[in-house]
Amino acid sequence: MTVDSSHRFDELDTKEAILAAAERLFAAEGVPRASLRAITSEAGVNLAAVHYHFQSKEGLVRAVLERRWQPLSERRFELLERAERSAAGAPSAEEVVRAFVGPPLEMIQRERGGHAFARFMLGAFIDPKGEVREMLLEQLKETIDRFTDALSAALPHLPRAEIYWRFHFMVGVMAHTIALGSLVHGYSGGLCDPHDVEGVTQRMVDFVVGGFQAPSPAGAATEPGS
Amino acid sequence: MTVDSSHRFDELDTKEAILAAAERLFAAEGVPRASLRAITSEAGVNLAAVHYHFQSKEGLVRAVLERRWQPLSERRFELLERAERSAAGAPSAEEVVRAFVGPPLEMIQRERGGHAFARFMLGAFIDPKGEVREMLLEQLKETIDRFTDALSAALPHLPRAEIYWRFHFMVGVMAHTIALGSLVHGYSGGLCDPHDVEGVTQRMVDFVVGGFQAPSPAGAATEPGS
DNA sequence: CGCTGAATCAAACGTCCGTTTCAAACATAC
DNA sequence: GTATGTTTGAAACGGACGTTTGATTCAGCG
Repeated sequence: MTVDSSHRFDELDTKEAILAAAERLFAAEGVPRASLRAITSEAGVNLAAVHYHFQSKEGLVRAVLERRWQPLSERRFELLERAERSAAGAPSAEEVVRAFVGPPLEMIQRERGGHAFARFMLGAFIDPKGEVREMLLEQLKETIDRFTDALSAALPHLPRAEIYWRFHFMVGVMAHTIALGSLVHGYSGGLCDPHDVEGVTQRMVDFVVGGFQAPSPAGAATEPGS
Repeated sequence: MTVDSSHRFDELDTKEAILAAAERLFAAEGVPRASLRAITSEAGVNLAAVHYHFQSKEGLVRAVLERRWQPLSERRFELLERAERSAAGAPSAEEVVRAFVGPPLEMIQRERGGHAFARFMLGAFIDPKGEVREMLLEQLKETIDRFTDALSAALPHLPRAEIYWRFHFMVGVMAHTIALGSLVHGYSGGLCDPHDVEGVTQRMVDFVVGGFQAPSPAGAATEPGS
């Protein structure tokens, strides 16, 4: 019996219940196999509520991804800006790389079933008919710009095209590790522990920084024109 | 055993037609959206032929992947062994890395729609319910063993666990590049050309070798500072 | 020829899915 | 209280899917 927020509270409750159940089932079963009936059943809401709140199944997929993507991007920017403030001049490549690869690893450690969710998110990028991918790429654009700029400042000798390629490689390392990192334990014979998030982060950062610091292929001899 | 194989020719013909159509449609539409009706229609064969030759849709997926995976592995081993023969002692990390990341890039250049197929194959790894993944991992085991051994020989100062982690990172770079490399052209503003296979290969090799040559984190030769 | 087994075919089966519909419940504003 | 707009509920719709079935074709062979 409070102010106008009572019905909104219900709305958010239903919406959130759907989002939570959808996230879990999308990750565990894959989007095509996770039926709206299973999702609404697990959420304890009516089947039609999905179309009321999200218009369609794809709208639900989009909402689930957006909900996780936003904090991830914000956390990245936060770490990057912190490094930029604390550093005299530009932050080092290592700091920039850590600001990029750290947050996803934090996320999969914090959330239960994080690996499964990471696979689900990577799947959204891979899906050839993914209209959701467009949205993610749109949101990724700002991240790409900010981080390639920072990397360019940290590695001024690298041509811009090299920065983009190596940024792409870094994304590959990150995505593959959060999505399939748990496999390493198996095929290393138990030698590697994917649950040691700090250790994995450090290893990723070392590897990627090493890659960024590799000599430029076309050689320093030729100067990029324009 | 008769030498004559006329009926076998027909069988292979139908089988091959299904495999080719399935490969194309799986890559273009994604496995769940590629219906057996669409596949058999494109192949010009009867719907029931799929179950006759492959038992189920999943059997077809498995067969399509297996057909591409095998030559890929063989090509990798061929390049690795060539490097091992030509080198005095062990081949360098660069040669080993090139033997690993080169063949997939050759493949997507050679085949039409190679990028789409690479996405499809990566999707098979990501699929949380993928029983096909088990098969691929099984086949990957030998590749992992051979290449981690070779990398260990090229980089004897690295602990074995580091080798596994960095191998995993290399797989990430490779997978992400063959599956989503075409995106780089877009977000680099046309600066990067993903169709320049040799250039991309060289860049990947440089990056990955740089990563492998990074100092070991907890190792004896730790870098000063923090 | 007639038999045999593999291969193809058209047709159907049963199921599950995303979506829609429309009425009931609900809180709010007057 | 009545009117209004929002949210939930039960039930159904129409279609697409993987799979199965049983007949049919055809080659090889004694």
